[in-house]
Amino acid sequence: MVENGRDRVDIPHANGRTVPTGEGGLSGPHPRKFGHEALAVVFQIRGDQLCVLLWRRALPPWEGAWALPGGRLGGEEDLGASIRRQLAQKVDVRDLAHLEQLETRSDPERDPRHRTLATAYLGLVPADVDPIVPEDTGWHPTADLPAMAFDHASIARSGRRRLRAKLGYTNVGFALAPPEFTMSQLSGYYSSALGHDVAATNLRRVLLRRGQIEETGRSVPSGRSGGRPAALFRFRDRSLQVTDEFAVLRPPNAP
Amino acid sequence: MVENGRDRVDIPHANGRTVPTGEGGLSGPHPRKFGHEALAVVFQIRGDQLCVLLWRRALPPWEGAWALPGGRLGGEEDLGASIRRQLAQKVDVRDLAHLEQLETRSDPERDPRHRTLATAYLGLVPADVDPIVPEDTGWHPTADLPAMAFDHASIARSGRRRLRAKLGYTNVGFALAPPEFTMSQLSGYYSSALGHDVAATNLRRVLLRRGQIEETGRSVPSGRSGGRPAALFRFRDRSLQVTDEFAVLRPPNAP
DNA sequence: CCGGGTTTTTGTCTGTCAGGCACAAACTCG
DNA sequence: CGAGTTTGTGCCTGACAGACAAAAACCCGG
Repeated sequence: MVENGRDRVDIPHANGRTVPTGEGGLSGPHPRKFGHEALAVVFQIRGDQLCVLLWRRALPPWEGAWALPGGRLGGEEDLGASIRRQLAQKVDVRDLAHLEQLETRSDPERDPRHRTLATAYLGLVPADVDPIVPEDTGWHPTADLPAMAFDHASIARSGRRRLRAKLGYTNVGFALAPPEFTMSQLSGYYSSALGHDVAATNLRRVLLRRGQIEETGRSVPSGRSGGRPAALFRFRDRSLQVTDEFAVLRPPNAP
Repeated sequence: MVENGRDRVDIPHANGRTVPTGEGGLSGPHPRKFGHEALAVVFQIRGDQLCVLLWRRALPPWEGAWALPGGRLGGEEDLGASIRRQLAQKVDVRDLAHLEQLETRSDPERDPRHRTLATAYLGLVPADVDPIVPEDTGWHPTADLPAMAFDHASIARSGRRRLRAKLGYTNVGFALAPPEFTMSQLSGYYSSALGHDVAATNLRRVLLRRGQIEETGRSVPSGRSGGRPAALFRFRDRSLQVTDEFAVLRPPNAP
């Protein structure tokens, strides 16, 4: 069953080898330019739901639909600065515990008005804060997203995929959880974000062994409904750390 | 040691809550526009080295420096189509076994001529082909990259990081290896890409167990220097498949 | 055609780690 | 002080990666 070629990407091909000179693309006196915007998929765990921050558009197109926060890139800022600036109009950006670039969307039809590229970011707000947001802005459970403008729903789902994956092989949990937390709380956050149960007892051992979390020594006031007072934990690093890469990857003879 | 606030992202903050209306960013009659280009970090294993495809710039700026293939985004194409089109000037894009978006660079100073955003792609060419490339273009070992134009060296390193990570938790190997291969060959590819030894015997079991590769039934002509003839393997899927997510992630009671 | 050299393949052992379960510990409330 | 509730610990199992050793399959020279 060996076709003698390998599977090929289905792409038209420039047969005659073309000029190897210069910039290599389209040419012309003035470079072609497009609009460019930064968008953010900001998650927070509220109640037991993973929620995303959306605002309701007041103007067409997509009047009345929900949209991701963001907007046009400014002349002197890079995308990271831009998304922070724009986000500041919707939430207190000091609440953002983590922010990373997600992907860039470039479908020529994604904005009906004019050609606009969008670079999406993934932002995380810890569960213990409740940022003040404007009238038109609110948190929506990712479990059932409302009708959304442009390709924003697709971007939001992409952000959730990324978050779920990273919870497994990084310490991003620190950006969902408060500075200190009990294991039951943490397993609640993980459950909400991942969409399935996470046993607190296992989570504890795993994160401890990975060195992601540590005990603070203190325990919770032990309030409400009786039961053993829970120990308080914290994340050791509050910046992104990647867990050991997969197995075959690991250099031999490494502990 | 509980400061009562969590670590905060170091960002200036818009104190007075600002207008919640409209597009939310800069406004003006005409949207601000920038140049936008697509670049590709194309890897191939040549000899026992992981190499990246570069071309030598003939014009300033960075005259004479090596650069990643790519160029300006066209008016009707999305970034994927654009990078394929531009790449076709440097290699036969039918040789590309894999192509995925990497990241977008937006430093205002990255191109001294005019503001240009760049979206980088990661491309992979299997080891068994030797694409014809133009005069100005060639393969360079990633182990020591030459002086490169703009921020291209940084992007190339970023691409290598991504490749190495993905070799561990996906089947991207299919895009580095020929359609059929022996385990010694495959372990060679992995070693070159990862930068450290990979035992063929373990690689075999791991990839078999993960269901990534399978035996073809045939074995290699058994040529050169004696020894047992090696069995030929192939990847089951020649499209990107992600290996089981990490452990804590896995839903409970899943086999 | 027999045995040494070479390469691949199979099997075994060990150590790490995740998930499940049961029980002990710690606390509240009546 | 005991019942109820929640949290923490210990133990077992099963999956899996890495190392190593031995077997298998082939070439070649004598």
